[in-house]
Amino acid sequence: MHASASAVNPGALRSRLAQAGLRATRQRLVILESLLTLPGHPTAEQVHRHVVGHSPSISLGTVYKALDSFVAAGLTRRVASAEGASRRYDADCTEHHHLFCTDTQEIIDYCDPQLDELIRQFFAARELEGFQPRSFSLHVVGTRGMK
Amino acid sequence: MHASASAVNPGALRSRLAQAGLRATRQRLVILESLLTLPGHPTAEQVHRHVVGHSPSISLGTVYKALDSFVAAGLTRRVASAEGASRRYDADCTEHHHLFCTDTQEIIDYCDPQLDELIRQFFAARELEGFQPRSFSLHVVGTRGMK
DNA sequence: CCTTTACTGATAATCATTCCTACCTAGTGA
DNA sequence: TCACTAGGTAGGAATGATTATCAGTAAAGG
Repeated sequence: MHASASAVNPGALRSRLAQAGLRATRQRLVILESLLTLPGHPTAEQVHRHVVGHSPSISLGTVYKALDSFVAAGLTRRVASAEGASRRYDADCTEHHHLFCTDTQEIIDYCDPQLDELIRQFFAARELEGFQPRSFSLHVVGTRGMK
Repeated sequence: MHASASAVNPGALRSRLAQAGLRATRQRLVILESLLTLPGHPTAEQVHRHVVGHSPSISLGTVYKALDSFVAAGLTRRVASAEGASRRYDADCTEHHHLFCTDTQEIIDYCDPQLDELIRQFFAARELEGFQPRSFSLHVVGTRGMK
């Protein structure tokens, strides 16, 4: 009973979908599991490639539709990216930030409660005229490698 | 002699391109001017629509290539966006942030040197393992309207 | 078990972006 | 000023990503 196993066991996936008001179809279970399993921020294409290992009959269109429904239900979010043509998805909906490496085109998750707090306090103090902030996401562009 | 006029006068545009090492063609001058003139963060399509007003013969492909060359030369940057299919461009290369309104789907520029400083100092102190940050861009999601 | 209705698979259609090729022109130096 | 040439342009075809359509299928609830 590892924590890592529990996130992707069938029961947990089912209840996630149920909570979101989505039918727990075989396809969605496999797609959601792939999204949680795959490292980084996969494209629909990458999810599909992974998914056809389990269930070869799942079509790319179904992957797109499933991902859309996950996003609409708040299970998943789309990751903003300026570089690269295709959209990327992120199963992790907790607040976190992204490091984008211009050398490798990699997007690395960056989680830092202190940073969150810093930003939240900044905006609480600042009182933007006519804008009510709800969530923050910092995009850091840079390169991997020693300082 | 407004400051706003000087940014889009032919001479200024020419020297911008020259500094970037790009030839100052008629097409690029018009495209760069449109990019500076258009509000928000236009797509290539939107720039093209604006540009054909002046010079109807400029093709969409030329707009794409000009924008690519501007980005490569650092005159322009691509704006990260999770929503919407097409890429957006921003003529303003100074560091700034974006407020995204979930009601109106609007992207509002937000410039704040104090915030920049806060983030820069945070990362200077933090010393990310194996990542060298170069620039920061904060994406704030929220809604317009009174607090 | 039956019904309802949302979901799926296959394919076509659409939209954004890039590629290709022949022509053109800005910048350079004689 | 003139001609040279590397780089830029127009236009259309090609590619890639995403969405729409629709007949068939299978979850969820009674």
